[in-house]
Amino acid sequence: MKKKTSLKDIAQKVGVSTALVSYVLNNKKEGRISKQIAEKIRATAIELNYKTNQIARSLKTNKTYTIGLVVADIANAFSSTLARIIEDEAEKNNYTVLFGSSDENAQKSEKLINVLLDRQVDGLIIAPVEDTASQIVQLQENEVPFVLIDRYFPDMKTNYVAMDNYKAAHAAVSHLINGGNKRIGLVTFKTTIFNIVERKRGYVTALKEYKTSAKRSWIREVSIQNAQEEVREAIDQLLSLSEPVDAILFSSNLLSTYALKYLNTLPVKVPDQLNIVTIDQSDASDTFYAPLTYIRQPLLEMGQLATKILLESISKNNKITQVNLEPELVVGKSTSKV
Amino acid sequence: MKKKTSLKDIAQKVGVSTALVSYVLNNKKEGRISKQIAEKIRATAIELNYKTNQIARSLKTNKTYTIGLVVADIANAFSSTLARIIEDEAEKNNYTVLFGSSDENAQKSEKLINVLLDRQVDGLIIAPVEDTASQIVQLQENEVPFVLIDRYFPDMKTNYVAMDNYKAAHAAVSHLINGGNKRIGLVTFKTTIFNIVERKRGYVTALKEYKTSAKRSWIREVSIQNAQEEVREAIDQLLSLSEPVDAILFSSNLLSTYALKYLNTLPVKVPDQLNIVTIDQSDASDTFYAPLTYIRQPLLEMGQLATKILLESISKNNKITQVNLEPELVVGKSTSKV
DNA sequence: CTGAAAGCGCTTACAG
DNA sequence: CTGAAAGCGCTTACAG
Repeated sequence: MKKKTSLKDIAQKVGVSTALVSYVLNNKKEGRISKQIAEKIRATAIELNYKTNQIARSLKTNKTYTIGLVVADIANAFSSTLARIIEDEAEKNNYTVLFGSSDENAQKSEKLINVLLDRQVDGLIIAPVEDTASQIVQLQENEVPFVLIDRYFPDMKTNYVAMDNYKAAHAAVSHLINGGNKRIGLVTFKTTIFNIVERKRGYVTALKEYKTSAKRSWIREVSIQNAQEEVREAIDQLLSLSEPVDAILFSSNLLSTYALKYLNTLPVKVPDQLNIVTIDQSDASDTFYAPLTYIRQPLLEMGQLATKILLESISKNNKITQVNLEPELVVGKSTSKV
Repeated sequence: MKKKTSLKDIAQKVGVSTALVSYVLNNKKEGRISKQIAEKIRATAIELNYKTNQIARSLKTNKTYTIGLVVADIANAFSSTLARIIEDEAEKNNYTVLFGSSDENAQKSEKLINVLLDRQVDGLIIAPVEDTASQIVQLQENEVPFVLIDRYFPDMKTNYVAMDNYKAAHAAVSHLINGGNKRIGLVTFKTTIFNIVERKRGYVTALKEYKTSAKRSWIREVSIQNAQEEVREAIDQLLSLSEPVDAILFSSNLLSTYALKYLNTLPVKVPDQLNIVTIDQSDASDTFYAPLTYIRQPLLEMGQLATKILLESISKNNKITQVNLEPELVVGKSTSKV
């Protein structure tokens, strides 16, 4: 790369100190500098195509104006949509985003967080992975500003922004029951991550309230690593029970997408023979022949709030902000029984 | 944030110079340092939880081990999948990725590139936007290492990795014609971006070769800003011609996704009454009742090659590498006419 | 009003 | 073999 022009180059050319150049270009103590000199400095900066070296500035000011973002997988629609919202919100405040994918893997998460901290990010937005409470505690001990997003640890006092996942699943099941469904299956992940746990709790509780306590055979938990295949098996099992389910709640966008691909190969018809609801949606649930009824994730609020809370936390205050956003049920064609 | 421990802190505690600490922790000139001291330094570093300040190191070494990635929109499946591949490839080489979305907007692109350069990224991977040739020339003049991805400027001598989009569209049309289709529409973007231009050229040329020269009314170009609505209009028009088309080629994943949502509301049946091919696919084209025939983008090769070429370009050589990857036709159910 | 000087936390050529 | 010293490119408290 070509040698870049520095403050020193400008200072030499104009015949002043680098300090003065810095003051002028940063519009500081403007009053004290003669208009003439100031103009000359500005002109020379443009002429030499000067660009601030943010690395040098950061070293001095101890601020990088960089946010570290840790998502499960940037290739997943949920993560990438959130990333885009955070990018926009950060950009408004002159922040840039460094990102990384944890793959729901605690080791990767730890490595990633360390890399981001080495790079002196001013703070972190994290969708925390299973078994990473200790990593979060570390951040607290080091007083690193951070906000958890989508998931959190219920017994830890941290900033977070998430949807109320209990309510989400509860609303989904209520909708299915009100639609006349009697046997409602759940396809979810086998994990202790809080958002998923809450979704299961919402499902079980809702069924109980309607006096249709969930049968064990209605709940299928698939592994994150082998989800596609296990979703297929889960569907096969739920539909081949002696009393097959008449509806299925999928606890995530990823799961319902796999399901739809499989359902397209089966004779069963949605919604006539099977009702479907998904928590979190994507284009893939919209292009299905019976666009899915879903629980809308408030991604815009989630991303914007998380960024705002993080920036506040960076700039000063020590107060903890915890936000549980309301889920919203959006009725599609996958639950309108004939 | 808590005060972090620096080399100085370790040096003081051990009673040596910061230079020595630096040598030990970086495993440099190991031979010359007594094992005892080295061990003590290492132990103290762990004890004090030392972490390298990459900002300080970068200022000194003039390397940040950061790649700047400029995509059209990180929320789009094409961009986010590519981002994930680049992230993984970068990580293998201890690089981290700063990203930003240009929204197909030349001004945003310029601002973004400048922000990334201010942050001293070692190089850039860019999916360049319409009318940004001058920005690319700037990079060349400043000898900034960069690789264009997905799109490029055919008359500029730059690194790039892209699919051969001419061949892609040509293969798609050939497939449709061989399947017995006579009137093949094209829904594409109104833009001068090279990849899209090439797709149109491939479409037109293929039709000519089969002596079915494209009628003007078969080609619908939608604006990027208002794509969803204009895709609907385009489909309406193509299907209501006095001689309606019997097949449509969509020149991007975004366009076909909008199309599928709309087609689900229409009586026309795929593939019996209408064949469809899309260039670039996603989950959304797979969950459609007739999973689409598509031209596969070689995203893995694209992302990995782009990263490799960039890293080589950063580390030394000045040779220009230009890669046109082969498209691959994947036959789905949207073109198997009865 | 103006600018020299110190210092952010590192790395490394160089002197002893 | 060892470590002091210089310097990366900035910012800003401080002295004049």
